[in-house]
Amino acid sequence: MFMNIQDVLTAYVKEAVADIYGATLPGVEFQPTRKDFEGDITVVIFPMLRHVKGKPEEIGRKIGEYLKEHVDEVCEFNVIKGFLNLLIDNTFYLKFFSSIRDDRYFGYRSQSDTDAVMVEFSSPNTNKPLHLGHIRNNLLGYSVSGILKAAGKKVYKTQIINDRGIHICKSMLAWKKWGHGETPEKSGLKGDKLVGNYYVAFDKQYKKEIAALIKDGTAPELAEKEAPIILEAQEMLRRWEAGDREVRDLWKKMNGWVYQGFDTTYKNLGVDFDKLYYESDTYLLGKDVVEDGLKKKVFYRKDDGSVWIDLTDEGLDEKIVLRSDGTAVYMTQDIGTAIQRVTDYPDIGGMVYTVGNEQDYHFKVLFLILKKLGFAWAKNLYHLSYGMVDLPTGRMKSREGTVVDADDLIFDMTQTAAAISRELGKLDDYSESEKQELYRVIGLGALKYYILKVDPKKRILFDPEESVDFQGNTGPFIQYTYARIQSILRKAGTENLHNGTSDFQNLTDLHEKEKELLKQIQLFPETIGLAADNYSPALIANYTYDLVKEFNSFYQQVSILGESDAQKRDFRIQLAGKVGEVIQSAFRLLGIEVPQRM
RNA sequence: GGUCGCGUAGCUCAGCUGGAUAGAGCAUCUGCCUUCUAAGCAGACGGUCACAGGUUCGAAUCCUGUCGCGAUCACCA
Repeated sequence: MFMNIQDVLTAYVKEAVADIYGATLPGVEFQPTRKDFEGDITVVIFPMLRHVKGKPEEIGRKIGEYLKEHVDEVCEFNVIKGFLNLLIDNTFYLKFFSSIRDDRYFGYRSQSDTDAVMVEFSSPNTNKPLHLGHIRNNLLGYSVSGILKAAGKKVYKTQIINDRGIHICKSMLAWKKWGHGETPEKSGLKGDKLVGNYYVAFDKQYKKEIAALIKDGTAPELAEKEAPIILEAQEMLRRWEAGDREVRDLWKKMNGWVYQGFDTTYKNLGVDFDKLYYESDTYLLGKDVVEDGLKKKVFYRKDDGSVWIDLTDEGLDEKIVLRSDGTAVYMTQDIGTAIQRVTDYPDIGGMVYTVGNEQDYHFKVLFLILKKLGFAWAKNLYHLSYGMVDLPTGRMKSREGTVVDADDLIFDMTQTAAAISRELGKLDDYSESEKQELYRVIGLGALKYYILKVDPKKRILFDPEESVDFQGNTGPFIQYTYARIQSILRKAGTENLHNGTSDFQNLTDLHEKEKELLKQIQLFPETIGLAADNYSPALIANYTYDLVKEFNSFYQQVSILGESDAQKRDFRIQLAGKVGEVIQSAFRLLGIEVPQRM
């Protein structure tokens, strides 16, 4: 198995310090050598000053001399201020390359954890279609699932569908009133769109009624509560809860339409789930846990019968967990659902909730409660909180019709990809269906990369113009590099490659660009680890971009297929192939496909 | 008002556990297609890392305060 250069050097640096100064170091700090200086890896001397007395320059020089003498991999060194720059022998990088050459899953850790983690994302309401905000949610959750898997975890992808409540009753009521039996089949509309239309229709009527009431002298707050149509919707919700046959049938029918629509969107987006939870099954959960918590004195009951938890010691407020009439609130459900999941999947040791940052407070409280209730897995809960997606015109508001619909967006991106590709005209021999498939891969790649490359917790400014840019730090640019690599591999043919005998040990004169590439490849495993620790696909995205830039620079400056030395040529082809594999691996973690040509 | 998050080039963003002269892309400008795909490469221009203190050999990064933007503070979900 390949050993990281840092691990190798750490031991030797410690040894050197012990030998020269008789001191023990707790650790050694490394960083890649800056491009302006000679060297490959740098040992930072400053932190040692606590354990070793002397001038940093002198300590650096002494350690450098020791390393040069005792360590094969270190062939030269220089010291600038407190930085010991080490030049690593080419054979080390070549050895590294032969060790990973045949490993198609280089960088991925095999499943080592016995604890599984459940990742929740998407979790839409069933009253309207998915929009841009859901897209960010889905991409983040799906990608983080992949990253955790690559980091060695067992992962269950899940979502809880908010299929009941006043919102769906609004759509149902509007459909009943004005639908005339419209169905997706009759109208040709996607099911979620159709239901969404009735939600909008409801809201329109609702607003009209509020306005009329206010005009007649009703106070605005009261008008919102007393508009006839909202009362009717609430009555419908009561009937739903009572199990009324007619309401339940309509509910099933309309939710069915929505699910069909969602399935299409999920499929287009390339996400999937291992397990679905429905709020209609779980909304009553959690009440017995509250009773249990009362006994444990985690909760307390007020005079009116409502149940609360006091979190003022933790700097939070008091929070209600059960209404005075004994019904569950949002928090109650979430407590119950979490426990239900661990019951369903006993190997779960933690959970990740992909939910927007407007619910930061809610999850802080939820996790605290679960901890106080004494669940072992409660310490491994993570709220994957992400910022809103804003448009240049401001915030998306469904009421004002400024939402960007998920299906429309995917369609637009595909169209743009098609337009740009046609203009470049490199695919004349492709069939129409092959072209369509390619446009889809590119358009979706652009969209996904644009969203995933930014730090989850930051808000995104979604500029439709910029998101379709295919130059610079974008998905299509990286896909393009991948496609060029595939072209090289095709032209090289496969017969002479991968004979497995060559370890390239006598290629001592590594080109600077080859070395830089190998260094960048080397970083892939730790990048995955970092991304998993931080739940951040952005780290993977930006790593991949750096790798691609490094490759392009290499590609432009050295000849690959035109190289006359057969072994060198073979090496470069295989190096390019490896870069392609790493790009593919990295993009798989982002849920982005990669094209053979473009 | 309390709490949480964010503030880096004209714009969009990187910057890992504090390390050397803060990096990319877009935009503007200059070169490079008769060789492996120019959706590319090489370069120029562009910065008081919001502001003020503090911690230390060393701060965009850690701490405190101020300002700006956003979210959140329901017997809603």
